[in-house]
Amino acid sequence: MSPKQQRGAETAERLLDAALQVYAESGEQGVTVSALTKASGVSLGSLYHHFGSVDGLMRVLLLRWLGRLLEELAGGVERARTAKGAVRALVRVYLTFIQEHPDASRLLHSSYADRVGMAQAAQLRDAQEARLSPLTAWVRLHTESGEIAALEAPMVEALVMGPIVATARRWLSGIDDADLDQAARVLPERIWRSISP
Amino acid sequence: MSPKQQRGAETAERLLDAALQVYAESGEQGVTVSALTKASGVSLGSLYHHFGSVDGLMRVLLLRWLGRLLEELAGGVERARTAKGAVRALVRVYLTFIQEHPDASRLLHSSYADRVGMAQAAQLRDAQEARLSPLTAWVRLHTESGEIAALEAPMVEALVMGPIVATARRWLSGIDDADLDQAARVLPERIWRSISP
DNA sequence: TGGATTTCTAGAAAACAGTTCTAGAAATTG
DNA sequence: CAATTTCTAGAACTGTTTTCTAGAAATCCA
Repeated sequence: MSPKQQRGAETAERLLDAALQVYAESGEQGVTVSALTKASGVSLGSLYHHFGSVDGLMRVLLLRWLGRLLEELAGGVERARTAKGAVRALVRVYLTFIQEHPDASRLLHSSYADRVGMAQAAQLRDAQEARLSPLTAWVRLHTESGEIAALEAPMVEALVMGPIVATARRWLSGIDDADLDQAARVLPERIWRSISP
Repeated sequence: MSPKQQRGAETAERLLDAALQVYAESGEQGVTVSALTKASGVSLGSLYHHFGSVDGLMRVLLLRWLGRLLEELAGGVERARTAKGAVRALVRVYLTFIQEHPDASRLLHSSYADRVGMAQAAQLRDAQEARLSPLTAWVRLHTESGEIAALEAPMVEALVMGPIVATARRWLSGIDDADLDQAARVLPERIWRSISP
């Protein structure tokens, strides 16, 4: 990578960092072109050169973080030895992730996520090939071995991820100081009951 | 109500209808002042007279539909005789609602919901007094009678509504033609397992 | 090496959306 | 029937996003 491209990449990077920071500080409404250029010190022209639009910038930011989350979820599932262990891993990884990256997680659960659209998210999943949707691959596997009930994959996904995401959203919205540690302890057992044969 | 006020109310109504229609057709981005005035045939001045802002208009629309959904959920729960029956009712009512009002449901699950903010939704819940959050009241009741496990209310809410909402979101996004009838049959049993003592 | 080309940066200008403002019309009230 | 209120209307203003033109810096190839 040439010095110029290097500098270009750094500029893009600085914009992405600034975007998350601005979003964290002033919410979705606060993410304006001027706020971004001011926070990053990058000019208007560069922003449009690298990302084409503000939404384009946010799309990249979003997909990057979505990628990280899926990556970690897949890793957790892969390391698990049993189906039940996988459920535990999913809960733990997800809840840990939102605690470690609350701003990015809020972004992931925000409207921008809708705007990017499922199509792109699915695309990202497919791009990860081997580690496609941690869940669907896993469901296929464990259904066959009889470890979990013979339900449609989407149903298992709803039963497993539904409560996790609901808990995460609640904590992220900060309406109460939900106890994530307790959730991490109790949820796996409860979720397991719902999908076991 | 005087004829003039009548006409005013009708104007507001026409705007609300147009807003949902525009949202359904062109998504969140498409909901602009000009699109609204054009679709409703109502003037700019009237829009601002009645709602103060575009967000204000969407807020009213959103709260109206949120109210209907909560109303129906509360009704379903109230008619149930057992805790398990209540879970069945919640699943049935929710999935029926999104099928009957897909556009409004998409709006409810969209980013506007965030923009209105939890505060307002909570406010709406409280305003319903006796029929406050269908779930929390219900949880309190059935926990005491030992019908469901002694978990924190938010946890029960996550375990019950999480899978329902996840299923709803999936169907609304139209990524696959998920079978809601099947979900309505299977989910209650599975959810029940996760929260029973 | 050195001119042509690509890539990046920069900000002025244009296009567009949301809101405010002023004014007039229609109905109600005293 | 005058005064007041409520509603409708659209022009003007403000702020935001995007496009456009131009210049600077690095790379590439004759």
